[in-house]
Amino acid sequence: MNQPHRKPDFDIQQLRLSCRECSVHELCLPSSLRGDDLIRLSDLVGHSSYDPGQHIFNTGDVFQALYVVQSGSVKTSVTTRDGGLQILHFHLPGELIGLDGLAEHHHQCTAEPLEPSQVCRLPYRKIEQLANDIPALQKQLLRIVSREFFLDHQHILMMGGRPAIQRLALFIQTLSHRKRLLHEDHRNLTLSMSRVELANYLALATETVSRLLARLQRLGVLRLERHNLEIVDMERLVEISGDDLELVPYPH
Amino acid sequence: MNQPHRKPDFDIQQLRLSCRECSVHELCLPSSLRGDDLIRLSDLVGHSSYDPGQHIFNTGDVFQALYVVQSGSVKTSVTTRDGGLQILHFHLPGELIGLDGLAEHHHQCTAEPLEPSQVCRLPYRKIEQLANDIPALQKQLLRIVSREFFLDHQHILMMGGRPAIQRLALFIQTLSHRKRLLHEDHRNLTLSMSRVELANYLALATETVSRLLARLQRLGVLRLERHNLEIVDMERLVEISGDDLELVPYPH
DNA sequence: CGATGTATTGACATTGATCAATTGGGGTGG
DNA sequence: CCACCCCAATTGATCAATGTCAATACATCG
Repeated sequence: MNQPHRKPDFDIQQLRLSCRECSVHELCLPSSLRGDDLIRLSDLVGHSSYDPGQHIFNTGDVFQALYVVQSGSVKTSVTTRDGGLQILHFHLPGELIGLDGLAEHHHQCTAEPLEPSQVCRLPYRKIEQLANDIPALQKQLLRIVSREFFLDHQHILMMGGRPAIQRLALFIQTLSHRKRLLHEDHRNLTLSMSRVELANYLALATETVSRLLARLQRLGVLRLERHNLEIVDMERLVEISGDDLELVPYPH
Repeated sequence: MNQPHRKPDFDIQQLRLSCRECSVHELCLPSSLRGDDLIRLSDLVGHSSYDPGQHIFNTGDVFQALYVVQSGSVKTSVTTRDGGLQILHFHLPGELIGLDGLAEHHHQCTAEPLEPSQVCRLPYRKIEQLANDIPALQKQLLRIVSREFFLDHQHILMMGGRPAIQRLALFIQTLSHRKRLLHEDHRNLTLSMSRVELANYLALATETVSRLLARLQRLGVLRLERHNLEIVDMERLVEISGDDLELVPYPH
């Protein structure tokens, strides 16, 4: 398991763009920062690439930084004593990872990319310093943490005693919604995770996921080949999902 | 739905005691506070009693304060558009409620006592002020928020594709563990919630919960009448639960 | 003491898990 | 470039766990 390779040089222009869509850009780009300050910013954050199999951090690791997905996707998971695994979340670009480490200075979960991914590292020490300079940032930080509860609540809601097809439909819906927040095409999704991982996340058997995806395809709700998914009939999808979920993650 | 009745006068001595076990006593009892400062403290927090049916706050309510259960127990839940309900957590004395409201200045869930309960109200404005006076408190506050992720992760883990009996066993185990943290008898629990609520929390049918409780009783693992539960064979309980859960909530 | 709601227990139905076999891709080496 | 291999995904057949429906027992409260 090799080390993540540091990107020695990167395009500030592109960074500025990608940061604009970031869920926590308040942390790195306080309104006071501009121009040359972006250089200072480049000093604050570290950008690394990770491949599947490399862990961004592991359960029990000392908490040192928060991470934001820049490109690709990352899964977080917890393991149980008996070797069981539960995936907690799939993180898309702009989404934050690592907050659960704040509590005990150790990470409570493991973060690992689903595909080659770029991740933005925000050393917590520096965030704290920055927050001391800019008091309003403290409030922001708290709000950002609080925001993460949405995700867990959605997950719990999704797992909560609904039929399998609803869970799957809900999942696809939230994925679509999150892509829309990134101003990307929300009808064409990429399921970067394996069926096994998706099944685990939804608390289903992989075979069930396969079958239900096939079913949704037969119903003309979506079209998929491999990991590319096109939502053909969004209304129907929402209908099947039970129109259940309050979709309010990461409101900008 | 009548208003919660204010306790006009209360016993500071008892308050001091109950606060000592509180999961967030760092917020109200910074080490610098002592003696007369406790009076100031009494100004900060409000103590209210709520009965079942009264809501402490509702989804969508403007976020103004955090709450800590002092006595009794409180459930938090979210509702879905189609009228579905999902219980997120049962809060015991010393546990915190309302953090999810920080993000958007509106509560994301509803909080309601399961039985007549006393709740401690921490106006957020005042917490912020206090935090300005004591910088270390800011860090504490963040850690407290982060700690709440444990609970959600536990919940997700509990729901995650395990057999019903494991979920139930895990739930009882965590309840027991939380009572122990309060230095109370952890072998005699009170299931203050109804079977319906418990089933909802575990994503099971109420009948299943009933049957499995009966089964655990037949197995000699526990003894229960109505809502009083005695754990007879803790080892067996842990064994049934799969010895799964990392029990690390609210470490003091 | 009766009424109402909650919990339990039973019979049955159904969803989704499990087991097993097959297909299909992507990568590797000849 | 093709052939093979390996892992992931799909599909099928079966079964078990748990949900659903229905009836009864139990408590609590007026």
